[in-house]
Amino acid sequence: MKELNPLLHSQLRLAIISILMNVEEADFVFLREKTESTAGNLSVQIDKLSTAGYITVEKGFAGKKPRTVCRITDAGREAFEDYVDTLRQYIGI
Amino acid sequence: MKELNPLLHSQLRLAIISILMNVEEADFVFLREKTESTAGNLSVQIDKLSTAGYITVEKGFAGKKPRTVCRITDAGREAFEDYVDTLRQYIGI
DNA sequence: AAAATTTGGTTTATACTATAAACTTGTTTA
DNA sequence: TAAACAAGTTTATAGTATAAACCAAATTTT
Repeated sequence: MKELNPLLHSQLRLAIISILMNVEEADFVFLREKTESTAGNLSVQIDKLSTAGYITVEKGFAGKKPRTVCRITDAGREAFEDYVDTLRQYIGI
Repeated sequence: MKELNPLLHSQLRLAIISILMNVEEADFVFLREKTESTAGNLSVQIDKLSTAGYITVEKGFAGKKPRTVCRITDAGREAFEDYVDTLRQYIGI
């Protein structure tokens, strides 16, 4: 039984990556609302995904408000697909 | 986004339950070999699943050797199916 | 225009979890 | 009969997820 990538096997990080698999980009506020997570938790998990090279994080401004935009990378896409494949082996779907 | 049952969202416990979904019963040694886990870890996780009512644990003997047999319960089956459904919502398969 | 509130985050403290190391009890083997 | 082995369990530790507390800037209220 192959290991389930621990970086993705976490509720919030899996939610983030899943969302980013389906959109060009998503900002912090959108992710927070969609995942119903706290800002602190989201911030930490975004950091981990970014450090792993699974997403890129761009800090800028929308008018005068800060705006953090996330995008999935090729490595992230690949890791996600790998994770899903492994998961299938576990749950048999 | 629905919560992923934390009791099942754990590599080893998910492996145990997945195996038990596909066999009538499985003993401790079989589970340890199939999951390639340490006995300590397996023992702890079996306990948690049993306490949650997701599996039954029967301690007996095979000849003179102790033998612990696990089976999934209806509640376990239901929780697993629920978990998989929720997972689908995350990863979109 | 000063004070209070809101927005968009980050840092840090805490509680929980997974995991393996160490231990126990009984059995087989040399 | 002592050493090694088998089948687990208990416990210590390291890692993880999470939220509370914090910060800076902008906006709103009084």
